[in-house]
Amino acid sequence: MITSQPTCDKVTLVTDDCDRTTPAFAPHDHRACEARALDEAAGRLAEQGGRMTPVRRRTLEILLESHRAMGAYEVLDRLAAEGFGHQPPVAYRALDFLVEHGLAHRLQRLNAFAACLHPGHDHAPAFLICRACDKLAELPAAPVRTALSNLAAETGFAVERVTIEALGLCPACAEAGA
Amino acid sequence: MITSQPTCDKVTLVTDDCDRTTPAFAPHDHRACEARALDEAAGRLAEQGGRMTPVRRRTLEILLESHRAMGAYEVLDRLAAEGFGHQPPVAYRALDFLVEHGLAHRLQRLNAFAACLHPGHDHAPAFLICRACDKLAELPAAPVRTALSNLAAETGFAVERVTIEALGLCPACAEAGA
DNA sequence: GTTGACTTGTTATCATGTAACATGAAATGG
DNA sequence: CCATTTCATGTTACATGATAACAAGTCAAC
Ligand SMILES: [Zn+2]
Ligand SMILES: [Zn+2]
Ligand SMILES: [Zn+2]
Ligand SMILES: [Zn+2]
Repeated sequence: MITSQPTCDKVTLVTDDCDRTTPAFAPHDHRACEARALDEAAGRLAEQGGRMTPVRRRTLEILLESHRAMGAYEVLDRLAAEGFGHQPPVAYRALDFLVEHGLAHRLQRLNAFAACLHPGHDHAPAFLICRACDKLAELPAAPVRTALSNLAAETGFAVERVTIEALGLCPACAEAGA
Repeated sequence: MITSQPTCDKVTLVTDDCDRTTPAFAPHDHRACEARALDEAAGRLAEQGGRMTPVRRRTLEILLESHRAMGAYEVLDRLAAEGFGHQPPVAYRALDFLVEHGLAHRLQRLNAFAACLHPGHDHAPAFLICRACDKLAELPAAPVRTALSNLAAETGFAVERVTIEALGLCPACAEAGA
């Protein structure tokens, strides 16, 4: 059980294809996206001492196939079809492991999971969820989080974890709808 | 089906017992809390044309008994014990109605519902959830929401609804724990 | 090579949420 | 006042999401 709290929201304006302003919504080289995430994930796990087993790797790969959140049972179906176990705990354990180690996120609003797109460092982003195409983007949420913590502090409440999930329209769908 | 979006986060520094800075966490005259919420709820419904039926009223009263979020089945048990229907849709319909009309909120993180404490005007607050005592407070979230919308706008994403839920320790529990 | 920690798989069960349909109350309109 | 229509309430049955508890296999360390 990993107990580290998400703390870092550094806005790393890296220069590779997938991590610019609108990673998920803009067209991009998604193969690179996947590859980099897997790579960073491996590094992250090495630091933390977690073991990247077949089920876990495959689960992460499945999540990485699209910029969408997937339900646990959807993941399970995929795993089962590929020869892994057929029972819910198989999926939930793999998913929980990925979340605990910062390689995936849980979307509270959707009861679903999504791969983290830059697991290289600990972070707790806000999520933008397109209600039309279901795509999902992470947004560095440090400013937002700080604003909330300050507000809460005025009431004496000590914020530990924050869930920020926004529903709306991605650029593509907004244009299509208009 | 009500389609109005939550738009107002006015910080009304009213002078009655229950609506100060820490309505839920601080000791207060909770009878007044309930009474005022029910009263405002009635007014709100009148404006919107909704009907406050027995199940709906009772559901709201049950939610108002405490500053906690309740699961739909917990509410259902109470309703059933009082002679209302025994099946899930009974609770879900009443709860959905209350949420759609701004008289209750849904807590995504908890899969649970809570009465709105000041349903007098349309609002979409942030929530502070104490992990020790389960109590819950609403926080005017306009600044936070604005910060997020601005961030999102940079990526071309049009935010429509935002879920902000913070987990942490309320003043009382923080003191007790220390 | 045996111990001990961890991983994977199972069965069974619980929790949460909806679809679809039948009945009943209430507003609407002649 | 009654007919029409709309909305509310109740039901059964099912879908989806999540976990507890146990058995067996894997792997590193000593
Ligand atoms: Zn990508
Ligand atoms: Zn979209
Ligand atoms: Zn109160
Ligand atoms: Zn508390």
